[in-house]
Amino acid sequence: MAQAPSSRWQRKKDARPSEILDAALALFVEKGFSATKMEDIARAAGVTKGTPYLYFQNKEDIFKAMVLHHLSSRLGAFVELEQQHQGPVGELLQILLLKWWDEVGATPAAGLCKLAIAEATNFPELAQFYTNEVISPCLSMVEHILRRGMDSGEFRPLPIASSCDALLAPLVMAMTWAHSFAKVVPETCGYSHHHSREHLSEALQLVLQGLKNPCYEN
Amino acid sequence: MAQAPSSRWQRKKDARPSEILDAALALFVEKGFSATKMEDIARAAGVTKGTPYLYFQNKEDIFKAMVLHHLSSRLGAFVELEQQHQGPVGELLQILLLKWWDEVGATPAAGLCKLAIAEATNFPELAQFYTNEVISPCLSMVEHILRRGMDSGEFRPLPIASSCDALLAPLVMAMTWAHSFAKVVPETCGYSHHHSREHLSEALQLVLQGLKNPCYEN
DNA sequence: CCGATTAATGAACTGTGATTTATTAATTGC
DNA sequence: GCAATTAATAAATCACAGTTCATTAATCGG
Repeated sequence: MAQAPSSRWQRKKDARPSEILDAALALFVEKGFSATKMEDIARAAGVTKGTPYLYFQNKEDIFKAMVLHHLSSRLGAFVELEQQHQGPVGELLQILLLKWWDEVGATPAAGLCKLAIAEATNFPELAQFYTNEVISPCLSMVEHILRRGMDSGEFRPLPIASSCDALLAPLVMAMTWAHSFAKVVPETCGYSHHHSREHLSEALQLVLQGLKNPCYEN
Repeated sequence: MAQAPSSRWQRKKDARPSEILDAALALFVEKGFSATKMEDIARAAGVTKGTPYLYFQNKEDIFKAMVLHHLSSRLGAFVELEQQHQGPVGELLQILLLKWWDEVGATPAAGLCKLAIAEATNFPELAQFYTNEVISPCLSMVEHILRRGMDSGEFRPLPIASSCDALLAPLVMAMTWAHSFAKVVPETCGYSHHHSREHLSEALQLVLQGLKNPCYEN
């Protein structure tokens, strides 16, 4: 709206890279790496075929840069929150996982989760990077919280690794689903709720509180 | 071993299709649809470029046939088991989900799960099919079991959809993980256990029994 | 055993998509 | 304003991978 409408030409050296990476994110998540054409990325970014090559070596380079660009930022605020929290760690888990949902899961960046899963075997280095940058820190934090809960008596003695799984699986699934089946299969099978915050919150609560009625006699 | 070693020629009209589909499964799961070359499928199936086209229209047709071939069979035995079971449905869930792991999750067919997630937006019809054939039946069954548990008092009142999520997410994650990160990131971050039956069993147990110590006072 | 049939081959065809590059036009500094 | 610089274009290149098809060789019926 603000620019000269006549010129299809726009010189924006600074803005281009992130525009291209944003376009790439959307397309890679939607179509996958190989099925996404360079020209589509270019067009989605409002430029032509050649332009991405001014900023990136090649398609794979764009892929890598994209993962870095959309990931490296967000990790850190969470660790701080964890250390400051007082009181029941059940609440803390609820808060942290839902914060993650709000700030990552509900944004386009959540598509990276599906993408990483889909392309892990094609890009081992990236899978390793994703593991180091995201998975490991998350697991460490959840582990630490579980220990806190066990120490305080809030939780019963737990197998750590499996408990992390049970806690994180619904979140990861929700992010993954939102960018695969949810896009395509509309109202079917209850999984349409998968993307909703409340649904995720309920699932977490369940894992935390347990399914079994404590008053039930085995 | 048993065939004439001299001839690189083998006429096997009957065996070819499923050989090709098996090869396609392995490659599609490993590389994804677009990144998998027809010639690779052919070679993996022990034939040459042209042969797959004798049995299938094109690459997409192979993809569809593969999903059908590796799926349509297994559904049914589970429903029967569910209807016959007497006693605590907690046990029943444990049995059914681990049976699913043994018969699907631990076989190459589990890769279909990752593949379906990765390609859902590229093949909406297949996503729909997968939903109808696998997801919906599974959810219905788990739903029904949860209701049985609530009716008998074994479970407390539960939000059905979220409970299904919490129960199935670890299983789905385990299958997905086994064919993505687990293939690539070796021992890191505890997720290496993801593919093991015991680990899954523990996670299920946790969801069933709950994380919170019933004796803990809030 | 011989001809007819057809499974299988692999070379050739073709379209597509990644990458290169000569050209065009903003921009920047003097 | 004007030359130098460089962002951006768009046409051309090039390799690759999906598909076709003429040829080859098992197999099957008699």
